Amino acid sequence: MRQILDSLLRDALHSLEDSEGWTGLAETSPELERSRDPRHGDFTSNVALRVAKRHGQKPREFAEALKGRLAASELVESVEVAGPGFVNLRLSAEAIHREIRRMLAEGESYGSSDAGGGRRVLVEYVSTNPTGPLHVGHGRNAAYGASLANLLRTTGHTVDEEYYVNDAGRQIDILAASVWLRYVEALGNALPFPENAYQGGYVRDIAARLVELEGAALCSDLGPVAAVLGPATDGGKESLGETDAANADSGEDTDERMDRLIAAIRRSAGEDAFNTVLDAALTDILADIRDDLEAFSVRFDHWFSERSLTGGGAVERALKTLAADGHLYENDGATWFRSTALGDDKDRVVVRENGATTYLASDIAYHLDKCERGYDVMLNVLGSDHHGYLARLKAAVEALTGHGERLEARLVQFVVLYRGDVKAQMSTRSGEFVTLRALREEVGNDAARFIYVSRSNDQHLDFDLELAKSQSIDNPVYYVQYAHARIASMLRRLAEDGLSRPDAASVDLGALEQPEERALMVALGRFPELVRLAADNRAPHHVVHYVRAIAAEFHAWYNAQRILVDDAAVRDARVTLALAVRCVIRNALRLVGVSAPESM
RNA sequence: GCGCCCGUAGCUCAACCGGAUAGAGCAUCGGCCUUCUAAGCCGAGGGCUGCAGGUUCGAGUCCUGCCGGGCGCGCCA
Repeated sequence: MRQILDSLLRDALHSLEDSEGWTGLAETSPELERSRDPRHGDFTSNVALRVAKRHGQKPREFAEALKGRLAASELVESVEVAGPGFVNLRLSAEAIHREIRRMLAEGESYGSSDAGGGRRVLVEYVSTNPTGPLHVGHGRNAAYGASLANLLRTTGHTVDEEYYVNDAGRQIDILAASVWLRYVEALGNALPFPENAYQGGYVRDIAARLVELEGAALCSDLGPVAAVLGPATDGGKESLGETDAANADSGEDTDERMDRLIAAIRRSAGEDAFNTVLDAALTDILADIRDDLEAFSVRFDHWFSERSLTGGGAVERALKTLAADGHLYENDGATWFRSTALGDDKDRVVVRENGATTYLASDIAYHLDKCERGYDVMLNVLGSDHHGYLARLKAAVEALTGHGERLEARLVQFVVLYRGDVKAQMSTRSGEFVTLRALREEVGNDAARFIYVSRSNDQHLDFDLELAKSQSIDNPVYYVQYAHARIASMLRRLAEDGLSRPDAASVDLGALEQPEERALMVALGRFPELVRLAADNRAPHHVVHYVRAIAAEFHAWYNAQRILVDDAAVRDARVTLALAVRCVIRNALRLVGVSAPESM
């Protein structure tokens, strides 16, 4: 429908161009928008305001001339020039009814399009370090990324969803060390547990499983480890040994000591034992993450391992590629990526003085791999705290392929949990954070996903647990789901009464004469445009706001008009409208991963 | 200090490429259930869109400068 109106307008502009000798009209995009105010018709165009002056015309005069050139169409009931020079179109009943019939004919696919032309998009999201369970912040990233992938797929993109597993590097070593210490502890050897090790209870769980599987096999001479940790503290705050408070507060010092701890464990337990611990930890945590996401209706096509890059020579190859084009140089014993030449504010180390490659080096290799897989768009969904990292990554993609623009990042702002008015504190370090799993169990998957994407991704999100949990008017999810359930219930009643559903293809919708019915039908017909808008803007929250508005219009209508009336013509028309509402609500909720229940 | 994001009703947020009188929910107040689910509906009040300039037919939206908040600025990941 939108396209037909667009071309009507464009034809009229062409016609004006020919008859008046005004050039450049066809190049102006037609600027057809949905009217906000029903008094301004259903669609409105501001072309006259934009171009009239250029041709020495007053906007209203131009608008009148344009109106005169608009070809008659069975889709348009009236054309009006209004205000400073807007051209307002009002849809005909035929146009509206046709769209309703289309909804019912297309069903699940109503709203989808081939706008993306099959372009290949890789959406990388969540990608948290597998050093612990997902928390509520990751949940937002997951909900946003999954909804975005749905939107892109629905608008004709070929989408892959990918989780980059940072299963290499220092954080993972710290995790392994943490588990090993808990393992040793479980075997009855109390050693001090450093503050900058992973404190969460899941570390003990993994250690306990290791004890079951391996017995004491992973534990040998504790001497060197104990030497690094210092004497066990009795009760109270556990801390790094041999240090006073001032030393413990110095980041470099504790970091260095952690490195010595890891080295000591590797030596005393042996490389094999250390790797067994590390693998067990990764396996457990990844299984938990995968299970958690699965239950949240978030499924990835690929789980891409960082270790597969570092172990397979991909990092060396990527660096060689950069070096070949002169993007690398040596300084202070390290190898640097000249990212400043490509927009970054400082150059970045890719190979450290000690010969180890950096996280960035892995990420460069990872993105080279993405590029080689031939994606048109690499869409990375990141926590807002990673924004400082983007410039160097963009520089890397540009250096590798000359197509830095293919990397597109979307930042998801933080989530602040509230319980009523009380802020629920989360801290990864202390292990006291709220997990996604706990959140899901408390408020349910539907409420969680709905609320997560109800705000623009670059807006901080206040997530009120009480609100999400409440089975009441307060909860926006139920409001929408309730509309769907009411329709389902009405349909059951229809069947119980032995009445058949109207045939969508032939039903006469002329009985829908109320202004609210017309408004509801027009709003439903906007769904395909809404889906495109949300996909183009990477803004799934539009879907949430839209479907809420549809639910509101439906509830109002439902309260004002009885659907199952005796008059068969009226009843058929109303049932058809209800079916159309059901179709759009279902499709919209599916996009954001929320169920559409038959009853509540 | 530099960089990115954000300041809209008492609270939480919308506002499609810059459009016409800035909209919802919550909270407050007043109404509606012998009829399809009251997890619903109808109505009322509530605004200098942080401040000051600029751009133009038109600015919550774009530009500049302030003020306020969040985050980031490792040979960490």
